[in-house]
Amino acid sequence: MGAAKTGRPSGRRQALLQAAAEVFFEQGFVATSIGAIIERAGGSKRNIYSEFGNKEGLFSAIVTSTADRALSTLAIEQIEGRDLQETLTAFGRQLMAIYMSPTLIGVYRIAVTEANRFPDLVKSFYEQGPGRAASQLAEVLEGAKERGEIRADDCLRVAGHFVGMIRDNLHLQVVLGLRPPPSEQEVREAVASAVEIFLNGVRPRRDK
Amino acid sequence: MGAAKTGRPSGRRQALLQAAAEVFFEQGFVATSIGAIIERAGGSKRNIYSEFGNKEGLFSAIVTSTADRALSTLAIEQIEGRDLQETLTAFGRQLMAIYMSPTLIGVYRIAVTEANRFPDLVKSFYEQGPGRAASQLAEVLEGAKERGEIRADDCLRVAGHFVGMIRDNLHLQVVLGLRPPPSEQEVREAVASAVEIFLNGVRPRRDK
DNA sequence: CGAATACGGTAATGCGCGTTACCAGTCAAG
DNA sequence: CTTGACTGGTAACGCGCATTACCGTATTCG
Repeated sequence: MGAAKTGRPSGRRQALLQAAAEVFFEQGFVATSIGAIIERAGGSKRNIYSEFGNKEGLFSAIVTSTADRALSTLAIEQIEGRDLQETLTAFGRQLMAIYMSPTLIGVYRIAVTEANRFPDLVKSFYEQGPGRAASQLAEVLEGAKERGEIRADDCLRVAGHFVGMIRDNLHLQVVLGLRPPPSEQEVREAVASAVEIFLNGVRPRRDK
Repeated sequence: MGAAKTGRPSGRRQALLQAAAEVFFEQGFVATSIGAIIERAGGSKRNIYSEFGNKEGLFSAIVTSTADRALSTLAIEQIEGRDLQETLTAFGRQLMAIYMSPTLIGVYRIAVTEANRFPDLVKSFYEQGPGRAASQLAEVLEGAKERGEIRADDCLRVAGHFVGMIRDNLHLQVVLGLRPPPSEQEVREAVASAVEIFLNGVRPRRDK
């Protein structure tokens, strides 16, 4: 039955992680059976237990490694430099691309679902993902504020508004499986619209 | 152990729905056991099966009834009337209150979790909740646009941006159990900030 | 070439769940 | 007061799962 040949242990581990991620993200922690993972990955249950200890260990390994990999590309420093509009546009597109990727949709689902069961995982996911995005953006905004380009009381709050605008109902629809992830074109349009409103919204107004 | 007295069958039904909602929303569909619901509601398993057929029936009944009740208060018509800022502020607060209520947080969690298992439930939840909020707001914006109060290409998209701003990272944090729902005060501040940016953002600009 | 060892697979175990068969108590009708 | 049906509870059933004990096999070292 086994299509996969037994090879180096590290290859095995990767295949296991890959298969487990798929099943966990689709079905959730409780509904996922070790058997289903093995069916997809090949090999034997025994392997999972010697590699990860138990179901929770496997789950934690998956979530952290997947989230780390997906979120590591989230860095505003590499983008900043030109004017604020370009920075926001590029950052918005990057944010959108990450949020809408099937991988992060899966992580997001699992985080919402298992928030009670794995509070530590969820906390670190938030801090490395949405939380970090907001605080990175807040720093950029702080700079712009000091330069007088924008007007804002609380930059962190305002940054939150921006990432909220980017997420929009789009993210929710994708998470709920009501529509496929947006195309490049749709991303560009949505981000452009959000950036325009946001920028106008925070630009200093003369009449006041 | 049982705190609830056995009474009329309709009271029984309500108690069952109440208890089931609590457990389902906290644990998810798969992890919730009929036994746990009975433990909380009193009575016997038999009761659930004669009243709702099976676990899925109970679940569907809960989700639809809870969502209906929580979302029925979402009506922009009763608010509209004065100027746009007041309308947006009131609508934003209402939205925030509904989104952050423990009840809707529970429904939201379950919707995200069980999107694959119950696509129809999820679809109707979205359409009655976030979807309806956006389209209602879009109509209001359409009116304002015709009156020349705002400038917008696609009102539905822009409405989506507004509700996204309102949800912010706050909603995510609450859903993930990382912080308690915001106080009245916090709601007011967040909404005020979002409305200000949004309104400035969509107001017609002279220089262009 | 042979034996020891470690790894991977199969099958067993114990548990918890959804669901249902069966039984006791209760209320109404005659 | 008796008897019938019906509502609600207890306990059993079958199943599927996480976890583990046990065994074959391949690999490596002498």
